[in-house]
Amino acid sequence: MTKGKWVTMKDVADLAKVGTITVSRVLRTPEKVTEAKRERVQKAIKELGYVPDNTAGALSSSKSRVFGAIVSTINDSVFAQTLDGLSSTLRAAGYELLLTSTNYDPEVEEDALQALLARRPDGIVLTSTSHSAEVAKLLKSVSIPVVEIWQLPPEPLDIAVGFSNFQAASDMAHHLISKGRRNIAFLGGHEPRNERGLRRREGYAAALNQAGMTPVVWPHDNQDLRSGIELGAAFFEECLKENSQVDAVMCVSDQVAVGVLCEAKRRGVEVPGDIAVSGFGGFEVSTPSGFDLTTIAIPGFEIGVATANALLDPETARANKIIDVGYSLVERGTT
Amino acid sequence: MTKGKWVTMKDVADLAKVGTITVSRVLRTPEKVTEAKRERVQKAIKELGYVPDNTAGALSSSKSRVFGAIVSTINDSVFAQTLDGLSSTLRAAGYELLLTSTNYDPEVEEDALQALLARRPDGIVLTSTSHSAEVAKLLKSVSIPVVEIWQLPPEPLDIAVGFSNFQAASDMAHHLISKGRRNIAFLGGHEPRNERGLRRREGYAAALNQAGMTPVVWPHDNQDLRSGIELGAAFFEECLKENSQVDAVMCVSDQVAVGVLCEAKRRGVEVPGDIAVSGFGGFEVSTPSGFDLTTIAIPGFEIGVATANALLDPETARANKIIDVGYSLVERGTT
DNA sequence: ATCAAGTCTGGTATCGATACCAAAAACACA
DNA sequence: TGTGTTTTTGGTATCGATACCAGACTTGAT
Repeated sequence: MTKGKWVTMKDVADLAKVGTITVSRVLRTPEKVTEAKRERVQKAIKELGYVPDNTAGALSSSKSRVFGAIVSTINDSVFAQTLDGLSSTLRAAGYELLLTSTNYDPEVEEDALQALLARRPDGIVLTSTSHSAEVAKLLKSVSIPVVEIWQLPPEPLDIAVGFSNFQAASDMAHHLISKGRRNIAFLGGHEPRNERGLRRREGYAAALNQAGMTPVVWPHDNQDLRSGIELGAAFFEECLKENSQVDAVMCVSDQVAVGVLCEAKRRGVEVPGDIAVSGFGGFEVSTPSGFDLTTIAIPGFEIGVATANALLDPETARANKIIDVGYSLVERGTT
Repeated sequence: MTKGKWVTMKDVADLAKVGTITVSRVLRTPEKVTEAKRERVQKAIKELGYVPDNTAGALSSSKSRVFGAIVSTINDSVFAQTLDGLSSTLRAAGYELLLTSTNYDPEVEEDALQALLARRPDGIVLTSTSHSAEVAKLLKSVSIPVVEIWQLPPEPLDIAVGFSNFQAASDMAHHLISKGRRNIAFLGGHEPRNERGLRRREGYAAALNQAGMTPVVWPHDNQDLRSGIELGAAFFEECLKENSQVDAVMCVSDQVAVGVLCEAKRRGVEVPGDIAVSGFGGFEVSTPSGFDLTTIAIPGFEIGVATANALLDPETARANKIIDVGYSLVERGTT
């Protein structure tokens, strides 16, 4: 194996004294080749250090064995578990994952999709469910499975794997009400491009309205750039000033809840005595060894696995169209 | 554009009444085509919704315009920023990123590398620097840039982008000593496959030895599976029992430090009064709005950008071989 | 020994782009 | 107008695999 030159299937075939197609079969469908030849070929592969060229294979078989994923962000633990489940399941099946992040920018989404389609993937995963006209047109013109994840759109483009952010938030609101809280605020979910946050906020508002309470959401301003821990810390400074009677705060994420809890400690505010706090996500930080935070636990890894299975067997997945992996409300020390 | 059938370059060429090569040139080197034809071609591309097939292009030009990355884990904020910087810089230059995680398993690393090489990437990024013989052989036989990141190996395979984990940990130890701490323990860095943690532990031990102090590292057991917040919480229960005089704890990561701080609050231990705590990473949780944690801040995003630039222009990068992005010790409230 | 049915094997065309080279067109200048 | 140079263009071969089909080889039953 000389540096800079790839060994080809022909080289292997020549060394093993077989046709190239036999080498191909040893790799893809070994059971169709006699044991003697198979071993000869495998020996030659090892000897030459042959690594097949899947690009070429993709071209002739029109199966790339690659899936594409477009996620809103990787700089966040939200999707990390899902990507883990997705990529490990796919790799076990001999597939690869091409990953792109959009940072919640719809224009980037279109570019990224174009670039992805240029690789002729066997399927696509998206974390957003509202698409520009151009994106929707591209996706519809394509005959590969498209899986939208982490949400359950009313009308999936093809297949959806996720859970109801609306319902989960509504459940949490009811939990807080059942704990005797009467002035429940919602923190976060103000970023207009983050649909999951918006749905959670809506679920909260619906639950409060149903119970005859008045929703208090903060920040009001869609342009407010703060998020995560910083937002949680700002809660006391700004939101609580406007709404001094608030006795519970539902956070759009565990991150935000951590910000609230840190600031509460700093100010000597008792949790859950003075104020109850809930998160969303079920990440490590919410565990009893961490903040002991009441939260909605999302099976992120399972979403990834289920998505991989949907991509690998789209026919079965299309029978349901919507795969609901559910969530669970974990009651801990902060409520 | 009919569902299920891809438009080819030939289709575009026919519609625009030019040769296929002209279409190719409009896409890759538009300045070499007359304006009139260029516009005709671009109109045809739009009309047909043509998406070029990069797989085919890769085959004939032997340039895949894809880079491969093998990371230890994505289920961790450690690499998320780096991946963000990497993938956004690469995408801006028209390249894609093929991502695989190994979960610190060396066998997976070999498989993943094989799978990656099968896509004939234009370069490879690795987060580990100790490789199995098989992996090293494969990497050496390949004539594409190989970038090892987040560490500075003494003998990089090709190019390295990172910082000295050893030096950073040593600096932190000296900081704690300068604050008057005399019994400094190190928490974490016991996982044998996580080299970054090992180097930090070594840097700590070297600094303490130099100052004539006795290093105390915990857990002792390489097989201890706990990590992150859970490990921080266990510190009080187990490590402090054995070493009751400890007055500072250096944590291998911000995550672990959070575990320590949570448990300290729970037990009424004063920080930094009774015990000083430091982290490593500089993630959001360490900010003043969060835990106000003294930590080593790593420019994760910049590592990604520098890595992308090294991949795109390996010749320049090879002039240095080692690109040190540095780190900074951020002193905050916990020490 | 012979034949039918099934199993293996390999030659050749093909996937969709780009490289290379030669032809055509455009241009410059005497 | 003619000649030499540069720019633009397209035809054909090629990249490295797989699909398809036809031929060779087994196998088992008669």
